[in-house]
This record gives sequence, C-alpha cells and structure tokens, in this order.
Amino acid sequence: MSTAEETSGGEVQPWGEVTPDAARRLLVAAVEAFAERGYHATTTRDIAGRAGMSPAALYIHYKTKEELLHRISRIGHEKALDVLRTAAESEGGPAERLAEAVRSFVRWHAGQHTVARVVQYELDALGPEARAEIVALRRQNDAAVRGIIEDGVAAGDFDVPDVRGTTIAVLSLCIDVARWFNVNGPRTPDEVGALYADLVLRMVGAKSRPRP
Amino acid sequence: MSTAEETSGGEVQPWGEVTPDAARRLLVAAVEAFAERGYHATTTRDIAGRAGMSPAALYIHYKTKEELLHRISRIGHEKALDVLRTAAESEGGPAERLAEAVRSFVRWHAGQHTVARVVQYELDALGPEARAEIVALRRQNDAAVRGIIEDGVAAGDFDVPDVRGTTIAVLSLCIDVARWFNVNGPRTPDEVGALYADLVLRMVGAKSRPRP
DNA sequence: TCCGAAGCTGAGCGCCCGCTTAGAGCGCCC
DNA sequence: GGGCGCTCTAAGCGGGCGCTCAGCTTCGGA
Repeated sequence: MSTAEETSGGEVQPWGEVTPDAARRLLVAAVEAFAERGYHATTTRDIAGRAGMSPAALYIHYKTKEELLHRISRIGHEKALDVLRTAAESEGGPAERLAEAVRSFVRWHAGQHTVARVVQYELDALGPEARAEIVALRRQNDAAVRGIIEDGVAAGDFDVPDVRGTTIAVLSLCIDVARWFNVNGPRTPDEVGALYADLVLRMVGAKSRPRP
Repeated sequence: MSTAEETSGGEVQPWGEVTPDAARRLLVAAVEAFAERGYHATTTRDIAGRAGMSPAALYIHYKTKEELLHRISRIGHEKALDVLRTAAESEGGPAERLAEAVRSFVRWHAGQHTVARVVQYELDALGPEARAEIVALRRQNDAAVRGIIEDGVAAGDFDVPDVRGTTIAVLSLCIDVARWFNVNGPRTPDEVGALYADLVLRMVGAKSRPRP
C-alpha cells in the first residue's frame, strides 16, 4: 500500500519507499530511461550506467528488467490513485470535487510526466499477472471519477446523458497530458490543471462553475 | 481483419497506394505487429512471417525496419489529416464544422486504431529527419482545429478563454481514443464519434448544440 | 581478531537481433 | 531459345542483448 515517504528529517522524497539506496537509484534511472526511449529500447546496461553502477548490480536488487517496470508501474499507479481519491473524497459539492480531482490528477500527470509515461504506455510489456494487477488499479481510477459524476447527476448539478462514456473521456483527457506535456513548453502543471478542470466542468454541464 | 474496401469505379483499399503487392502485405503485417507489441519489441522475422515470406524478403522492398515505420507514419498521418481537413472545410457554421471534424477524426482513430496507435505512439523510434517530417504533419492537425475554434469565437458562437489550450485538449481527447478503444467493447466508432462531438461542443461553450 | 553476510564488479555465456549474400525460380522481350 | 532483371529464399554474420557467476571489498558482531 502507499505509505508516507518521509525521511527522519521530515522531507518528502519521490521514491522514499524504495530501499536500499542503490535499489532506489536504479529505479529512478530506469524511470528516466523508460520514459525517454521506451521499455524495449532501454538496455539493462543503460539503466545501470545512469545509476553509476555495473550492469550486474541491477540483478542484486531486481530479478529481471521486467520486475523493475512492474515496481515502477505499481508505485506510480498507487500514487496517482491516491491523488485522485484524496480529491474525490474531499469536502464540497460534486462540481468542486470534480474540479479538484481533475486539477490534481492533471497536475500529477504533467509534473511527473516521466513516471506517468512509463506507467501509462508500457503496460503491454508486463506479463499477464502483473498486467492484471495494474489493470485492477486503473479500474479504481475509473470508479473514483464515475462516482463523482454520478453524485453530480443525482444532485441535479450535472447534465450528463452518458455517464460511462463521459467518465472515459475525462480520464482519457487527463492521462494523455503525460504524452504531450513538455517541461519547456509555455504552461506549468498548475496552469494545465486549472484549464482542464474548467473544460471538464463544461463537459459535464455543471450548473454553476467557479469564476474563471 | 478489414482489408477490402469495395471499389465502385477506381476507389482504392486502405493501403492501395503501396505497391507492389508484396510491399503492401509486408506493410500491413508491420502495422499489425507494431500495434500489438510496439516497434522495438517487433522483429523483422515476425513481420515477414505474418506476410508469409522469409525474413530476407523484407529488405527487397524496404531498406530498414525503420523505413517501414516511416512509411506507415507518413501515410497514416496524411489520411488522418485528410479526414480532418475535409470536415474542417465543409459547409456550415463553426459548431457544425467542429462537430463534424471531431466526429470523423474520432471515427478514424477508433476504426483504424491499429494504424493510429503506431502513428501516435511510435514517433520516438524514428530518426531526427523522419520525426521532423511527421511533427510538421501534426502541426497541420493543430492548425485545422484551431482554425475552426477561432472562427467560432470570432462569430460569437463559442466561449473559449484559452484557444491554444482548448485546441490541444480537443486534439488530445480525440487522439487518445486510439489508446483505449477496444473492438470488443460496447461502443462502435460511430457512437464514440457522436459522444465526443457533443462533449467538444460543450468544451467550447457552443451557444446552440445540435440535438443530443 | 576473525567470520560470514551483503553489495558490487569484470568477464563472459548463449541467444536472437537486424541485416547481407549467393544463388534459384520465373516471366518478358529480342 | 536465351539472356536479363525482378523477386524471393536458405544460410549465416557480427554484434548487442538479458542475465550469470566467481571473486573482491566492506562492515557489524562475537
């Protein structure tokens, strides 16, 4: 399960739950390499090199290259799901909750777009059981978003003829941010999040949107 | 597999412009394989095998495996751009043109999702100059959609605070259909196209939408 | 002081990759 | 009929891949 990632000093560090230190460095190197070139185009020599180690060192901490991808996918999905759920379960009406969910989910996919790319686009490189585990996590994303939209419809705040289809569209819109987002582009993750939250409220026909 | 688009007076099948026949069969096999496993995970032996030929036969028609990907990407993008432009330049107001553009673009990405996947997600496997060529084609997609939205804003039909951002979002939404669309799922390409056209009209705040 | 476990490296194994080459089959034009 | 060019195959080359293993270093505990 996803737990707090704090050192004794209290600082939050991205892959804090991965120990020992060498294993974490290898995993961070793998995320970089997979995001840049793709899983199949990345060699174990490249990963080890980025982590400042010999190729053989990788196999002390991970059984195979695929296990690295699996760990990255699981942790990444859990983080994204955590971000989404926190927003979905927050205080406020459906419109506020949906806006906050989209805002934070998009912010994560933009800010952590290297991880997000690996997590979203390398699923097929996993074996059947690892893939099944990840797919289950994805369905929880879907359920979280659908839940908010259903609440909004029930409350009469939203006008949505096709709840399942709209849910897919909203999630798809957010996830695809990981594909096109560019750190050197004109927008910050916060700005994209705000823009997308507004667009999604329009998609669900929210009766009263927060001021732009 | 859908191969034969019937000809009434000379209209061609999906990859009709690729000759000779053996080159076309190899290309179709490559599209299947790339879409299924990804470019880097696909071997030239696999492609040739699917086309019913020996591995060496591939190199009579294509200089390298990368050239195959390049040809697929170029033709695929040109087809998609053609679909989009035809709709963008059709008769009617901005709302009708935008709806038709989204409807047909989405229909293409759903119906031809194998090609679309290769075209959209394997761009990084291309060399610098081939990639530059494809990126140029993408910018034309962007310009086509932005043009319609600008028309709608100028005519007072749309309410769009951020035209560039909304353009990216609309295209992103359509393109990502290629990732999640499933032939065995509950929706046909036509249905997804209709749903998405409605959602996009909401996103741009179209004053009067066609009947749902 | 010594010992065993843990972490890591240099060397390298066996496999399969993209791609090449020599040559066979076959239709076409003179 | 015969040479030619196009298409295709069987065989295989060089190389880089994922991964392994023997052995070195480091270090905490008895």
